Order: sequence, then C-alpha cells, then structure tokens
Amino acid sequence: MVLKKESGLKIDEKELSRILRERNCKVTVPRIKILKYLLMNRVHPTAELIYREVKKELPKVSYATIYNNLNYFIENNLLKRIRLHKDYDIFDVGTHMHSHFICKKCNKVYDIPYEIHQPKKIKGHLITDMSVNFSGICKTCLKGKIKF
Amino acid sequence: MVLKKESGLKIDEKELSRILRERNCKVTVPRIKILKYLLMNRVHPTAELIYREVKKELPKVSYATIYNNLNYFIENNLLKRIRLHKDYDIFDVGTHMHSHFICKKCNKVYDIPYEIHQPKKIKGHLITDMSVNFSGICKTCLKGKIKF
DNA sequence: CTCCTTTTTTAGAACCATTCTAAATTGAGA
DNA sequence: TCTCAATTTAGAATGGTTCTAAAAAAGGAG
Ligand SMILES: [Mn+2]
Ligand SMILES: [Mn+2]
Ligand SMILES: [Zn+2]
Ligand SMILES: [Zn+2]
Repeated sequence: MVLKKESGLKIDEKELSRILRERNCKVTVPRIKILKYLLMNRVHPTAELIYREVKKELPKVSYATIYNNLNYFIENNLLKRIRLHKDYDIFDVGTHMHSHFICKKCNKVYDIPYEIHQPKKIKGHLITDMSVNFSGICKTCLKGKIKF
Repeated sequence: MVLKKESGLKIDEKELSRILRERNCKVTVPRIKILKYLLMNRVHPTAELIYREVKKELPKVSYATIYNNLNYFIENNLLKRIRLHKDYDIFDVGTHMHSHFICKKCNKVYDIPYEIHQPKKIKGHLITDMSVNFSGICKTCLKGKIKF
C-alpha cells in the first residue's frame, strides 16, 4: 500500500489500521489519530503542532505518546525526521523521495522534486539513505512581499 | 587567506588573529583558543568536546562563551553546524565543500568528497547553500570488527 | 599612554524540546 | 473471556543551549 501523496484527503481510520497492520505495527487509538493527522496535513509539522492538533480529537493525549509514536513511525519507515532548523525538528510522512529547501529569511521549508541518483556504496560504506538540502531565499521573500 | 585543510597542524596564534581581523572579527583570547582547537582537530566535535578541550588551555572558559563563539563563527562563515544526530549537533570548520556520511550503527561521521553541482535557482528560490548527506553502515562496521 | 564605549566573557539560572518514570489502560492472541 | 506484553498517561527529569547581569577586555580617539 502506497501512502497518499496529497494533503487534505479524507483518510478512513479503517484504512489507517490496515496500513499499520500491513507493517506489523500494533494498532492503537492515539497511533491512528497521529498518523491520520500526518497523512492529511502535509505541512512538515513540529512535534508541538502535532500535539496540539491531535489533542483536539483526543484531549487526554500526552507529549510522551506523541514522541513515542513519532519515533515508532520513524523506526518503521513511515516517517522522516528533518533537522533543518537550529532549535527544533520537523517531520515528513510518506515514502516519496524528495529534497528540501529552507528559506533563511522566513524559515519556511519547501519540497523540491528529487533528481539525484543514490549510490549503493561510497568509499566502502554501504549507503541506505541520502538527503539533499538547499537553503537560500525563497520565491516569496525575494518578491519582498513579506516584511521581516 | 584559505583555512588549512589538514588536521594536527601547528597554527600560530598570530596567524589566527590575522584570520579573524581579515574578516572584521574582534580578536579575543577565548575566540582564538576555540578557533585554534577547531582548526587543529578536525573531528566534527560536539560543543561539549570543544568546551572540555578549550578548558584545558583556558580553565575559566564558560559554556556561554563556547556557544557564543560557535554561533559567531557560523555567522561569519568560518564554521558550519551539522545536524545529523538525533540528540546533538556537531561542527565543521573550513570552507571546502564536501558531504557527510553518518553510520547508523556507530554514529561516526565521515567526510565524503563533494561532487554535485549546486544550482543557482530552483522553482524561483535563490539557492545559496546545498548539503548532501548519506547514511548507512560504515566500512568498519561492515567488517564486523567492532562489536555493539 | 589614558579614557571611553562597545563587545565579550563569566557563573549560574533559566529555558524548552524531548525523554523517563511508574502506574493504569489497552490490544491482540489464546 | 483471560492474560500478558505493549502502550498510554501525568508529571518529573534530563540535557543541550540560551539568557542574565555584572565584570573584564578590546579597540579607537585623543
Ligand atoms: Mn517534505
Ligand atoms: Mn566534514
Ligand atoms: Zn522566505
Ligand atoms: Zn559504523
């Protein structure tokens, strides 16, 4: 089962259970709500945003559960941690390969189509992952339409 | 003045002062000691290692001074912050373009010669920096000579 | 050199993202 | 339904980094 790429789609909780079971992941209510939020809102969220949003549906959810599940999703290759900002991490769900651009002015992160071939080995090291990150000034900031 | 690439070279403190003055950086004793450590020990150190090592020469140095100067060097393009580990950052001095490989087993970071062309613009965003990061299992861990 | 102003340093407190603790709950299989 | 391991929870703790406020140092002017 391939994870949907688009944001804002309705995703049935039954379908989410199936995605988890396919990967031998135990299905729990908080786990489903967190994954649902990630899949339906592809905004490179912080843990804090995920916490706030999931709490709307699940008022008793704790930060420990959010972090436990984010780490759990990462171990199970459903999620990637992105460390582009100085002070916090953001998360990116889904399997499609792409790279990121971070704007030094507004700090927004943009997806960039990924085009570079990943080598199998370099200097004797086995390569299993590769990421390409760009930074600079984003289109919007270049236009000068946003003041800082 | 191009920063020396090799590790372990003796670097005169007079030369360090000159490097700083060339970039209009105020010259101070802790600043020189920190830069000296970075230039003579190219091991992708943590802030904590830098603190411990500089403290040997400058017993009264504080963490605030270490962090202030690391951030100062980054602003002045003498240093890069590398965010590959989950729990801490490491630092990399010098201007030579290269990428990094991090081993998922032993967490060691290796320099990789950098080969990819950096585009000037992508999708309307102005690109000023690019980084390529690889991860996987390093040569040493593959040989199985180190136990975990 | 001395004087003056600004920047830097220092010790320690504070901050804050993330993890840990220990008890309660839940899920999935028997 | 029973059982047990996995998960969740509230709140405390951790640890890397930054902040605070006072002292020291750098560097320019005279
Ligand atoms: Mn992305
Ligand atoms: Mn390096
Ligand atoms: Zn921007
Ligand atoms: Zn290794």
